[in-house]
Amino acid sequence: MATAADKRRIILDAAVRVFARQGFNGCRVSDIADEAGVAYGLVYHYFRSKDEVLDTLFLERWNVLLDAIRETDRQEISPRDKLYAIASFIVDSYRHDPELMKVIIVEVTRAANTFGQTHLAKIREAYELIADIVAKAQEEGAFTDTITPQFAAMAFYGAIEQVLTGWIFELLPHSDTEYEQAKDFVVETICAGLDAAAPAV
Amino acid sequence: MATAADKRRIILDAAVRVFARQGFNGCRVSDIADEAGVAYGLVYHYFRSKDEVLDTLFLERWNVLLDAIRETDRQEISPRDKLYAIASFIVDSYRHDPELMKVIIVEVTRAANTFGQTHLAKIREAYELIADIVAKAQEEGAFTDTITPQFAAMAFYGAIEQVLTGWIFELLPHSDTEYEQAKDFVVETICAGLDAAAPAV
Amino acid sequence: MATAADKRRIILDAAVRVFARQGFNGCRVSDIADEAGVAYGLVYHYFRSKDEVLDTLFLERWNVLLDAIRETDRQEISPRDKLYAIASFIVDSYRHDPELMKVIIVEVTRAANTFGQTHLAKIREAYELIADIVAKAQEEGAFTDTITPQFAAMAFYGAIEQVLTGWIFELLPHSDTEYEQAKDFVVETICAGLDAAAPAV
Amino acid sequence: MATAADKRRIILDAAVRVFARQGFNGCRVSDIADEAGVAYGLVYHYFRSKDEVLDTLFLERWNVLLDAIRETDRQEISPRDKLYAIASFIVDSYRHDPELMKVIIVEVTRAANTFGQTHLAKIREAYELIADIVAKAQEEGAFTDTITPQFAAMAFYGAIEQVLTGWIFELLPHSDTEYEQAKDFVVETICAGLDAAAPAV
DNA sequence: CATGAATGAGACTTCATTCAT
DNA sequence: TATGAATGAAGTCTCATTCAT
Repeated sequence: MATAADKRRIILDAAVRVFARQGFNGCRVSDIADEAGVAYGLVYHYFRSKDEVLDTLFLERWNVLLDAIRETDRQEISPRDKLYAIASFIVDSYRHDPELMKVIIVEVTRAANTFGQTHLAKIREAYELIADIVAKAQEEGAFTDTITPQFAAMAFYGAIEQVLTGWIFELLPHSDTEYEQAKDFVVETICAGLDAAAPAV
Repeated sequence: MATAADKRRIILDAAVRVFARQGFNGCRVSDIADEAGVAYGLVYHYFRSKDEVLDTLFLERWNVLLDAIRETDRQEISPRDKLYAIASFIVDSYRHDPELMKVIIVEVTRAANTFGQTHLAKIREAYELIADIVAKAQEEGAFTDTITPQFAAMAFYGAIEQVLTGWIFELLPHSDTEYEQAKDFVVETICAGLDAAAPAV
Repeated sequence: MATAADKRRIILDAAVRVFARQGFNGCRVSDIADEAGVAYGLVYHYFRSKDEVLDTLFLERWNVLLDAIRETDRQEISPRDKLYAIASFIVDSYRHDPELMKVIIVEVTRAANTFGQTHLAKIREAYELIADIVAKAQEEGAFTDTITPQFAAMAFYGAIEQVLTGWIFELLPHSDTEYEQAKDFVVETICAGLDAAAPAV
Repeated sequence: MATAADKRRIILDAAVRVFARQGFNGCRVSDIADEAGVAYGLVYHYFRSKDEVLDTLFLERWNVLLDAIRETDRQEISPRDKLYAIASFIVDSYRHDPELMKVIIVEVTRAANTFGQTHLAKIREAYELIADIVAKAQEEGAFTDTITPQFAAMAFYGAIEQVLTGWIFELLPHSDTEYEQAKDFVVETICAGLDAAAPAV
């Protein structure tokens, strides 16, 4: 059996659960190993450091997100539908693996520490891809240009992330309906503020 | 004179700078003492632990925010103006003391660790106050009720916080104009999605 | 009022209670001050150090004991009565101020640390005074000399101290009757082993 | 080979020497590590805390003592011989490893602090086993019942421990002869006070 | 006399990482 | 590949003592 690759995966999956439960700073490497059911020396066989485990987790998932955004942008759909597709992807990511999303949001995306700093470029990439969509829509006249694309991207992403945070910390109820509504609302909201057709407020 | 109270304040202010610069986990208590220009032990004379320093910082400021929200809600202005006042207060808080806001957002509000958990109730209080404003507006027919007040509150607060995060991590440009635009845009956006007069999208 | 001397006494008395309750190593100087109802700087006004507080407590009481033994030895009574008088004095000391005796026994007499070492000479003095009584009795033929006086003194003192320890740690029941029996038994026991009249065992 | 177990033993043995020399409170964990010739952290690999090192040392030895007493009690010998066997065991324990006995007596058995309290039950067990022997002897008429068994046990054990303390602090001379005499004298003394055949004093 | 703010050395403990097996 | 013993730097917190008021 492909034990090698398996063990690596097992460790990564265990790390997600441990990071989600105890936080990156609140857990020990041995906690990860215990959760994975392996000796903790093995973690160092597959990863250079504790940091690298989180790095790996983040990059794995974030690259999927970036790909999804790029793929979305390539499609021939309205800007609004693009934003919907992105919101949808993020919400579904949470639905599919809430612990992983919690780790990425809480430990990387929103953190001021090493990781936040290290991955700032990667994170910024996502914002910029979203901003590009908005910018293009503005050029095409689909969105008003009362606001900068960068700004719109931040608000859009922030609204989604906060809703996820609400679910993570049990501040918002979650159900399949809630998930679907979340997608609609966030897009509707942001687009309402951007829609060229809407009356100036 | 009031040396006692002064030194405590000096330590708190130094802690803000250190936490903002190095992060809560990335600094030592001695860093705070050095920054404050006091002896190591004095920090422990005024605070039971490193945690308590952050706790104090957070609660001090968060209570001011809660008061501001409550005060705003008491005023005889439109729901939209209330939200604007809140957004305004938060943005101005950042403008006035960006380091403190960075610490509160990055180390407490968005953290999954002890602090986030400890202060969840306090944090939730803010969301609920905002949700109350939305709920009342919905009852009065000023806002549509296509979305729950809780949800709207999260998106509203999340959009603002993410914009602040953008400034904090230099992902967004900042200037007085940007600050004012931010207030307008966030409110406009969220309200556009809620406005009863707007056509359903 | 003789406040000066009073405060000093108040601190010493408070120290007894605190040392008895928490142990010398387990308490802080401020605990003593709190118990005494004074600021802890005042402890340093009357005593050079925390150690000196215990030193003072020990020497005060131990000198009384030494005097009592010397006084007893000067009296024209049988060796057995002398030992009884000593046992009696020690037991009554405990009865009168159990906390002080606890401190002296547990923190000084039986301790391997600084205090035990510092006061070893003083402590030894008591053993030697008792040994002298035994030695004289042996010379006079009242006691057998099957055992060295030093040895007898240790066993005698040890038996008493252990009984006190039994009371201190609630391993033995205490009542006025018990206290009186203790005196009798210890003396009886030791003397039975020393009595010249008794048959060699 | 069995390095694991060995290192643990090496640390324990080093701890005995360090505790005997400097006292439990007077030494640092690093002193133990240095004495053992191992790294600082290894102490914490085998023991949860400094306390646990002393706990382990005490329990190891005390359980041997308890077993020895129980084994002695099972034998078909006179009560006097039982007490002699116990005294003998304790004295020989000291002769065999004076430092360990010093630690157990000075840091645990006679301490009012955490350890004394923590192990009070274990310590009491020894007293009770001895008291049982006395009680049985009294029932059988071998000993007088002028005194409670508990009391006799305390005096007996106290006499031995004080003699050991005399050796520990160099207040009594030690030699093989002294050791043997000690056993005889203590038993003789206590039994003289208890012997049913002896004339009431 | 009296206070308690201020100092700072020092102790315990944690835990990421290395390495021999 | 796998283990977990071994390392030691680093950090938090305690508390005896000093000192200005």
